[in-house]
Amino acid sequence: MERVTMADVAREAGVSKSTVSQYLNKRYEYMGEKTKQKIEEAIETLGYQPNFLARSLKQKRTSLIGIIVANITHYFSTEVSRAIEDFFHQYDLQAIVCNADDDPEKEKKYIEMLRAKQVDGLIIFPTGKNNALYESMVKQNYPVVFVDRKVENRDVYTVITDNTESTYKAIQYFIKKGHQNIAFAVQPLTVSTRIDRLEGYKKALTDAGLEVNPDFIVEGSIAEMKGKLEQLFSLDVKPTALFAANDRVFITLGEFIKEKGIKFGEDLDVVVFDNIPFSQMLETSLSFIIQPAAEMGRKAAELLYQQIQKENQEPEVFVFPSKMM
Amino acid sequence: MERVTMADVAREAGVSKSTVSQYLNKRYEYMGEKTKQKIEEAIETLGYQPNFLARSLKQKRTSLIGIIVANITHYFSTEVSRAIEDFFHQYDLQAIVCNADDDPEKEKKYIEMLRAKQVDGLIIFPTGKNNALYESMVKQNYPVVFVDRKVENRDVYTVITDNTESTYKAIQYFIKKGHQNIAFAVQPLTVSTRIDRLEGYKKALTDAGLEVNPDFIVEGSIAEMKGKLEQLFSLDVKPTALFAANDRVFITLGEFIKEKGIKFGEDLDVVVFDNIPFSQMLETSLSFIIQPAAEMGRKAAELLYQQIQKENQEPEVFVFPSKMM
DNA sequence: CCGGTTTAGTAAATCGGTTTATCTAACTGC
DNA sequence: GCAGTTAGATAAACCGATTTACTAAACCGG
Repeated sequence: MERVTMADVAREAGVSKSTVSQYLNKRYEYMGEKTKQKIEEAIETLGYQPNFLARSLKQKRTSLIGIIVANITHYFSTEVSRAIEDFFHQYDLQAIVCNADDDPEKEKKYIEMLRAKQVDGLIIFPTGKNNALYESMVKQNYPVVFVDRKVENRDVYTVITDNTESTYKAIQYFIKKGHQNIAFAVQPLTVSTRIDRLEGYKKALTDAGLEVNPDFIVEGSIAEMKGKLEQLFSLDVKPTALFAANDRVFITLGEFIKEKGIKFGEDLDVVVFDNIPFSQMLETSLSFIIQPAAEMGRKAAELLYQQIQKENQEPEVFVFPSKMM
Repeated sequence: MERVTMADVAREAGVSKSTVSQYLNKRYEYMGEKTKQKIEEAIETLGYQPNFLARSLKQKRTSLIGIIVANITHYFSTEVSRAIEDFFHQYDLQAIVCNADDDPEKEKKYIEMLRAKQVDGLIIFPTGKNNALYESMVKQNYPVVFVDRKVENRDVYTVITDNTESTYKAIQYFIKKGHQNIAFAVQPLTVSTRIDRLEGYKKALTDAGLEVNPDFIVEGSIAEMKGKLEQLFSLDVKPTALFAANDRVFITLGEFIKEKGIKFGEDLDVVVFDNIPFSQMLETSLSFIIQPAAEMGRKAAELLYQQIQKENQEPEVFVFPSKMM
């Protein structure tokens, strides 16, 4: 693993390091044809491969961007990440994907480490709990885009879906179908998506003249979820429809329902807020609220790229509409 | 974005760069208590954050490893990647995930670029078509592990599943259930997994005294797949069971089947070779061959880590058993 | 043939750290 | 009181590129 450096190439070709550098950067303006050839040959015979680290140090660009997802097992996150990667591929920028596991400590650690590694920008699915850190990045004019969730700080480019509105419509759809007892299952209300979806649920009920029954709102971690569903379905008045606030809730629901012998469509109408792979193969009675993950990823990537290129506009929140299927 | 450097800290604390460096690397052996404190303060007031790039350049370690997956939309790949990330997290190594899209050219580009970025090692789902490149990495003693697919070169650590055996068993299961006309759908036979699975299929049939009917082997790209399925199901003797060689084939099959009104379980028994998220929510009549993705990822990561630490053993191929569900 | 321009190439500084060899002052013991 | 340690800190080289300022030779018109 005796690495070949530019100096070696220069020696082999009988020119200076500077000239080799010019060659590699295709600044041929004042370069003799024979010199060019000599360098080419030297590179070939030595099997030289440039060291991007050294270059990055000098140029203060790494051509690396960081993606910090809240939960990598969430299909939506992978779809967004993929779109981001695709976008940056055309500019020869690579993405590093890190998984914060919805843990603010982990998130902090990753942000700091990616910045220490000098990545050119960051796309974050924020936990929302590191406001001081977010603030400092904005203040330093460091390229950042938030995806999926809003945070308090308004001076950051943000790409989200219309959580409240699409939940509202889904609940409206339940009501139109005649449902009176509609439940809502959600993980702890720590991030904006969950809060917004719950808001849409409540608003839809209220607007339809139905009362919001707190017993029908199941809030808890995935670990607690089954127990709470148990409670929900042992109420005197059982729900006939249920809104699952994301895919992980849905999985738990699926297990629960299988155990209890409850049938989707017949006993219980369900809408899931999330993109699910293979959803076309699932029972047709289920509905899904699909977020335009690819477009959102693309938009986030564009916004980040603009910042990296210093073509900053005013920070803005971009809201994408979801579709119910 | 006026970055604070070590020199600034040194000036602020009234010591030399070297001392600051010692401090940061926790080499306190000969360091006065007051010096330590002064540096600590200086770092605090300036908000200094070290530049890992510079450190990596000198130390020739980036604490970055690369993962090149053949297809990032493949659920199995993301599971493996996640396990790899988890493993390396404990050693403060980050993973860069790149998507080669089963394109040897792209794969080559990524390998070269990741090496240029000086990543400490590579875990690859190989296309199998860049043998010269693989060879050169091995020869240079560069840490590499192959996952999911074998390549010709035997001197590389490789982690795979028992493709042939588990397919064999699945087909045997079909036969025991009484099926005589068993079809096999697969993407082009360009990588070892597909070839090995087909081999298992053929062997199971032959061993059971059934003949291998070439009409029942559907081989083609995802784009062609539907047309070929059409042909398959317009044969005089139609298959009553089908083996889908991976999840992408299965998706296409699902679409096809829905259009035709064929029913899983009743008209057609199906086994899918692959881990599918939410498979527990799909029709119970389907069977899946599940690869132990997490363990495989972990093993691959361990093997890479050993190489990075220069604790090399003899390269070996590790075969994990799959389970049918 | 001479001053100015163009062409081709280079020396040296730089990026921000790590590391090695060295230095000084205080401390030992005899 | 002096050689030998040792604790504490530093100067300078180094990692492998980029980039700026500079030089030397060729060229060119009047």
